This record gives sequence, C-alpha cells and structure tokens, in this order.
Amino acid sequence: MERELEVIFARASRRMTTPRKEIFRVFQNSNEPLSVATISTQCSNIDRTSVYRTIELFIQLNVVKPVQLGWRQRYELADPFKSHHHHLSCTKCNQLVDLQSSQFENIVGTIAKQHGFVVTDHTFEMRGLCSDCR
Amino acid sequence: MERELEVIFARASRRMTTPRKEIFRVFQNSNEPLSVATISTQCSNIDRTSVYRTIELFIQLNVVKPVQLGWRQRYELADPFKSHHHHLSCTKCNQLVDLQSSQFENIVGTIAKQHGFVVTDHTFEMRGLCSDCR
DNA sequence: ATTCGTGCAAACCATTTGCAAGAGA
DNA sequence: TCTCTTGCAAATGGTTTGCACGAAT
Repeated sequence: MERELEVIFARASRRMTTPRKEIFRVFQNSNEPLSVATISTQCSNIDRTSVYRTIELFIQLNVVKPVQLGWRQRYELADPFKSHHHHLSCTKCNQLVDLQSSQFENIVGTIAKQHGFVVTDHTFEMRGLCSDCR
Repeated sequence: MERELEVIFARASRRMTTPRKEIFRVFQNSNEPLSVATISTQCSNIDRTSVYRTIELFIQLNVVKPVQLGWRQRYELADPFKSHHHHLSCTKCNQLVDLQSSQFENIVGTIAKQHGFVVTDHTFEMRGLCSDCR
C-alpha cells in the first residue's frame, strides 16, 4: 500500500518525504476519521503547518478525503485505500459504524440522473443512538 | 411564520428581540444556506458575537440547522420552517438544487434498523456538474 | 545542482468569554 | 423591576502565509 502511494506521488512529481510517509501511516493505523489536532499530537515531531499542507496535498491526490462528523472537520483514507463507505455514529457513546449500501449508492445515481447532474462526490452521515444507548 | 417563532420563543421563555427577528428574516429571505460571515454582513448593525449566539440559540430551539456544504459550515431554516430536504450542488456554477426523496429517507430508516440504531439526524449532500456545465 | 518541502515566526481570521450597559417581559 | 440580551473588548484557537534552511530527486 505504501507502494501505491509512491506511485501516486511519482506520477504527480511530488516527493516522498519522511513527514508525508509518517502521516500516511497514522491514517493507515487509525480506524476512524482523524482531526488535524489528533494527527498533530501523534506526530509531535512534525510541524503543524506541515500537517495542514500534507492533508491538503493528500486530498488533491485523492489519498485522503474530508469527512464531516459532528462539528469538526476530519479526514480519512480515500476510496483507493479504503473501500467506499459512510458512517453511522452514536451521539452518546461515540461508537462509529462503517456502512456500505449499494442500495443507497444506486439512489445517488438515480437522483443525479433525474436532475441532469453528473455526481462526482457525495456525503452521507447518520447520527443516532445505538442499541446499547437508547 | 413569524408568529410560530414567537410561540417557540415564548415556550422556551426566551425574549423576542430586534436582532433575533432580523436574523430570522435573513434566513427567510434566503434560498440557500448561510454562513456566519454572510449573515453578519447582511446585518451590519448586529454585533458578530450576537450572530453566533443567535444561531446557537436557533439551533437549540430547532429553528435553524447546520448544513455542511463544501468546506464551510452553513445554516438554514430547520424542518418546521422549511420542509426536510437535501442538496445537490454544481461545483462549477454553484447552482444549488433542493432535493426531496422518500426513497432515500426510507433507506435511512432501513439501514438504521439493520444496525439497531435509532437515527435522530442525518446529512446527505451531493456534488457534481449540472447539465449546463458538463 | 536544482527544485521542492519543512520548520519557524508571525499574521490572519473565526469563534468564545467576561462584563457593564440596555432592552424586553 | 428584574432578568435576559446585547455590544464591546479582549482572549483564544485554528489556519494560512512568507521566508530561509534542509532534504529529495
């Protein structure tokens, strides 16, 4: 997977630096979307500015994508590195479930067609109470 | 509709002040979600702090709800004042279409049930190119 | 060697907080 | 009148920018 990243970077003629590798690893090792603050804490050796710039670059190269969970902006690996999914989160215990629903994805296409759009991107997040918390 | 607002405020024993009325009117007169900055510009007589506090209160009272469109947080009238819908936006010309899809709303319920959740809230936004722009 | 990326410092902008004066019930 | 709200000023925190040094190709 690190190999894939190198290819992407080479194609975009960007350099594979130590901070970039390290931030990528942090994303790989996390099973939930990360905030800038979290990444910054986990990479205390990397300047916060670089974290911002790296995320921006990762988004450009479609390595990472922004996720709106609750209030703060977070980021997680994009489709090439993690299969396409959405989230269902419990507002009480913060449990987070990854969702995949072809039925939902189909509707996206249908709605787009109805309005003459070509959809390049969509967000879908659900919040509520899990079985334990309600 | 202003009447409804008064009722909501009375019930919550909150005061119906000039700034609050004015900000509510700005929401009514807009057909797209607004950022704090936009509201603040349109109400140059109201202190920005009050705009923040008013929005916070409006959200509490379910008069307004946050919408994530692209990068910045925005706000628009909540369901009691504007019927439940989602958005489809063109990334090129910024055209914004309001969507209502019972089929989509049903899926939300189905998915929630599958995972034992009670869903209290969901977001769904689509971005792409409209028929003119592609 | 050359260009790109990083860290540092400072600027910038959005948001929050404390408090005294003013407005609504 | 009494309490809730507002505006102001200042603090806070997140994000961006400019620049010189260091690292990757």
